[in-house]
Amino acid sequence: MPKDRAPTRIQKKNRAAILDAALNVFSAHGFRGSTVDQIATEAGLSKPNLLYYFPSKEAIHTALLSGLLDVWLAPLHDLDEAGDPMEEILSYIRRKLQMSRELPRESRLFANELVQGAPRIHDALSQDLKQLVDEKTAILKQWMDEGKIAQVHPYHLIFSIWALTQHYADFDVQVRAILGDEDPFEGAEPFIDTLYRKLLSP
Amino acid sequence: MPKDRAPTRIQKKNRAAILDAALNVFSAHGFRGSTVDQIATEAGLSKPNLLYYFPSKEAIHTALLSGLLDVWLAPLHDLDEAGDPMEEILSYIRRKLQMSRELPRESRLFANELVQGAPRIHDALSQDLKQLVDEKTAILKQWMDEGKIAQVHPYHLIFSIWALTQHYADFDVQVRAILGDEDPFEGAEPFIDTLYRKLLSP
DNA sequence: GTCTATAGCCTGATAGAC
DNA sequence: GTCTATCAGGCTATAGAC
Repeated sequence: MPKDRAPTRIQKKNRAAILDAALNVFSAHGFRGSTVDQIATEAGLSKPNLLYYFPSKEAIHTALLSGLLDVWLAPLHDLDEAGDPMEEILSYIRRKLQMSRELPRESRLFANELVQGAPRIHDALSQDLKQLVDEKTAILKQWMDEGKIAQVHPYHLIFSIWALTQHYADFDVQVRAILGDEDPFEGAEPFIDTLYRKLLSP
Repeated sequence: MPKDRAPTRIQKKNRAAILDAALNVFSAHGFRGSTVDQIATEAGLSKPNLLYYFPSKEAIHTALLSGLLDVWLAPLHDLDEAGDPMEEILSYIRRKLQMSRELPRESRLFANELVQGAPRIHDALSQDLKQLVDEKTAILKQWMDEGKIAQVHPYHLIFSIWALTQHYADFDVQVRAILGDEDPFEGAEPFIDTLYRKLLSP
């Protein structure tokens, strides 16, 4: 592993290349289905050279997950108590859907991990994620009590947004098998927008 | 592999035990993450004995997937043109949600496969599944044209039902990390019911 | 920092006795 | 039909030269 100094340009570049390659490979084949060799080749390095930058396959995976968790939760983090309730929620949904469109690899990385019981990020879920969700559902509840949006179960409201938006990245093959050439997101955006307007209108 | 005769009671029992064990293991770890040894142990057999019943790990997986596809699509298959539109759709949704509750392993088996690009069931998706969905969306469209339910994109309506219901099985860990001791399905059923009533009311 | 070579483990599948 | 023993291949990770 590189010494504990400020990384050189080459070190930065290689680390970034490794993480990008790892994102490609892990998101497509899962942790166990990916090999260090695949990642190294895709990053343009030899296998031992890759293991010079990260001590193990596991370490690459962990670095990826924890590095991307913040990115993944940013849209919810930005939900603003001071904004207009309906517009805040709808724009949160748009941001999530946009992430499915632009960052499908990240979505599938987490999906792979979650489907298999989240062995590597269980703590982050029941701590960081739970805290963030609790914080934001409190805002949702307040809006409901003030009559700004309809009364629904706030946790399940969040789950539904995750499910609907991430579905298009995680199960992309299935969606495309059915839609054919039609762009999935073209139809998804107005559909989901309408759905939540109707659900949440007071 | 057993001879091409009518299977004995023991053969039936062992084949069933293997498939059940394989469902446990594959749904929890994915194809690549599962080992034949794990499956054999869970089925109460030795590894060579298991491979006496199925020629390879791949063969077990394929037998599982194709055997369960019909089960998985049955709820949609039962959507009845002659019934009351809103009630037909809502009861389809209830059946799907019930399957997530009672058959979470099956849901995760397919989820694992789909997230990784469905290498083993791609054909079934673009043929059997697509045909079934096309058939049923035609019914939905007719109901919309007759003004029985609201006009929405029929494909995305189906996707949304899959996403919302399967989310509770596939991402069970995440849901429970947030809900704590609360039963996920207790709150999910009325939430989803309300959601589609509001969305589809003409 | 990067490579070649290889150790050492795990895993899918087979051989052959019973 | 079921077992023990084992092979062959693929994998992570390390040793050691440059």
